[in-house]
Parts: sequence; C-alpha cells; structure tokens
Amino acid sequence: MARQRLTRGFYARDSRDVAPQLLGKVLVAGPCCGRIVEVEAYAGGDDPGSHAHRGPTRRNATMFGRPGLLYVYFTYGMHWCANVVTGDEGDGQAVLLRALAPLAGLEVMRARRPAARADRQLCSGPARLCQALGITGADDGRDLVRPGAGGVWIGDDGMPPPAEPGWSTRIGLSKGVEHPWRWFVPGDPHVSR
DNA sequence: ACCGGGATGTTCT
DNA sequence: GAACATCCCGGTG
Repeated sequence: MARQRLTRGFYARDSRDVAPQLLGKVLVAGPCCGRIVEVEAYAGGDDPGSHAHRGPTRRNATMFGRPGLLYVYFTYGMHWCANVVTGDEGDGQAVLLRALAPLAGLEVMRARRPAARADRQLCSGPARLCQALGITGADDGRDLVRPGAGGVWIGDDGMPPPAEPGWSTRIGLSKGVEHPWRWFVPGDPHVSR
C-alpha cells in the first residue's frame, strides 16, 4: 500500500486520543524513516508535566500553533526531542515521539549515531530518534501536513495501530507522573528502556 | 546484569 | 542558581 500523508484532521483532537493512533504510522525525514512504536501525550495548560503548563514562552511557542506542526525542543544541554502538535490552535497539546522501528536510511542513521551498538538502539529514545533522523531546532515549527522541500512528515502505509497498545505512566518527569499517558507497541524491541 | 555520575546549555525562579 | 519530557560510559557483581 502506498504511503499517504496524514491530514490536519488527524491531529486536530486531544493529544491523548491522537497518541495511541500514531503507533504504526511512519515518520519520514529525508532519506530516513521509521515506524512509530512509542509515544507520550502532553495535554494543555492543566497538565503539570507539559511545557505548556506555564503558558506560551519563546521555547514552546510552536506547541500553541496549528495541529500537525512539529514541535522540537532542546534539553539537557545537548539533546533534541520531537513532538507533534495536536488539538486546536492555542491549546498547547502535543505528542512526544519516543521510539521508532527503523525502516529505511539505516546507513545514514548509523553514521549519525556512532554510539548505537545495535540497530535496535538507533531510534529507541526521544533524543536518539532525532539524532538518527537529523531532526534539530531548525525543524521546529515545520508543517507535517504540508511540508516544504527536504520534508519531514508522517505517513500511513496501512499498518493499523495495535488493538491493545501497551501503556504506562510517562518517563523522566518530576510533575504529572501519575498520568498513564505513554503508549507503545507491545513486544516491539525498539521501544525504549 | 545493575548502578552512579558526567556532559552541556537553555529556560525559568 | 536550579531544573530539565536524556544519553553514554565506566564501575562492580
């Protein structure tokens, strides 16, 4: 089946609805792509674990934009992480992409991630997948629905999301830890941790 | 296998 | 000055 780009309507819902539906979809970045196997939902201002919790700032401005935008942020002094904006403009909702199963461009990924000792570690973490796919702050604010040249986008190749996705609380947070808003493909070896 | 610590810099209190 | 949606490496068992 041909790969079809997701439309804005796909993203224009609550992040906790969109997140599990993204499992099985394909993230494309130039010559590299991978199947999404792990995600986390970040809700709007009422979610204390979300960057949106304290309202718009220069850093999180993209989060409050249109659904279907790519929100990329810098953390721990060296890592980039990629999210998809969901909901309505102004909500500040997003889904963090946490792990991919690499599908194409493996040679490029290996060159970008010399620390990966096995292919299963190429994209098994939010910062790892950005490194492997070459996603940086320069990609913040990209429109995944209507990408420009050198496109980053998300497609559907017919793989359905798991009927019963695995779930847990979110990883690495100090606030909002109680919400079970992480989803993953059960048994997939590329899921982080 | 598990555990501890260092890297590194932007953002916000 | 502290926190941070992380990762990697080197120790020990």
